Amino acid sequence: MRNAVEKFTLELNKRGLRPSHQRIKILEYLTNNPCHPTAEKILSEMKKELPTLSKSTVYKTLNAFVEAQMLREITIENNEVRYEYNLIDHGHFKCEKCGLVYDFKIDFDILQFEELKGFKINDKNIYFKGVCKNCLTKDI
Amino acid sequence: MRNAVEKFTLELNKRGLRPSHQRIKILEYLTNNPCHPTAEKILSEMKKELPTLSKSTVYKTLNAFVEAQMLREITIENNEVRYEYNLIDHGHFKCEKCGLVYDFKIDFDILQFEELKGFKINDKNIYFKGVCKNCLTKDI
DNA sequence: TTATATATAATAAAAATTACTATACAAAGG
DNA sequence: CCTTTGTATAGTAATTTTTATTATATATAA
Repeated sequence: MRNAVEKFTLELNKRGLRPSHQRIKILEYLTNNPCHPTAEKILSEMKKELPTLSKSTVYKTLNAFVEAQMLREITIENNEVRYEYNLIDHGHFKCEKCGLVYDFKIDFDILQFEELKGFKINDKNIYFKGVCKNCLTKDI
Repeated sequence: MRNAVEKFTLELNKRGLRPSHQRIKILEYLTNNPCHPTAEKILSEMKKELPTLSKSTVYKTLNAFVEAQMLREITIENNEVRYEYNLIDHGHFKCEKCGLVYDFKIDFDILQFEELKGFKINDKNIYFKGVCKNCLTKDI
């Protein structure tokens, strides 16, 4: 575990962010919980271990991480922003029944568009909605 | 113009929605303004012509239209949901400088994923972010 | 034309996010 | 190692976006 703390400390330093206890813990949480949690979820779960952790810290930290390109922000629904530590390009599928968000592999380089020639693309997102296999079989 | 009212009346009836004056006007606005407006924008713009139009009507109507699959909801940023009347599959590009949202053609049928086999897909979305050609040339 | 159900307007409430400020902590220099 | 300086945190208040509530108005069908 010492290893993880050192790894996150190094990464934060590299990005010009101070390796505070809270920041390291939030990175640790996101690594251990690749379930695309919302800020609210992160806060309520982490309060169990870090009772003094505050809402403002979570929001500010997540925003700082996104800006430093350490995290990806996922906006599928307007009423919840989700976060993930996985920076490798992939798509998302959100099940409308159980609410789970699934990852799926996708090669974004294949997607080239005439109409966007001359545009500078910084961020590519793809997400589907529907019902997952699990919920479909449960229905029968 | 009479023609448009009749067209929207028919469409609303077909979907089981009463063709009220407000609903027809909102459809008319979205047809004439394919700029992906937010609820707030629709409300403030339409108040010029329909001063008594209320926030609740706009939100309720837009939600009803999305549910009836007459409109598409675009969530690129968490703090603004945008709406468009164009139901033909396409992608979106949002310029981080000027804020404009551009459409681009895309054949979603090409996008098939092994990992989503057995999943029921109801909705496919793709959006990019970056800087548009217009803003890039202005910068020089 | 009247009865019935749904839609609207106006306001209040809710949920998510951001701003503010005093205190606490991390990094650098003596 | 201690002090200084700047940044981060916690707690709270404020903001923004969206939804709920309710009385009135409107559309449809008998």
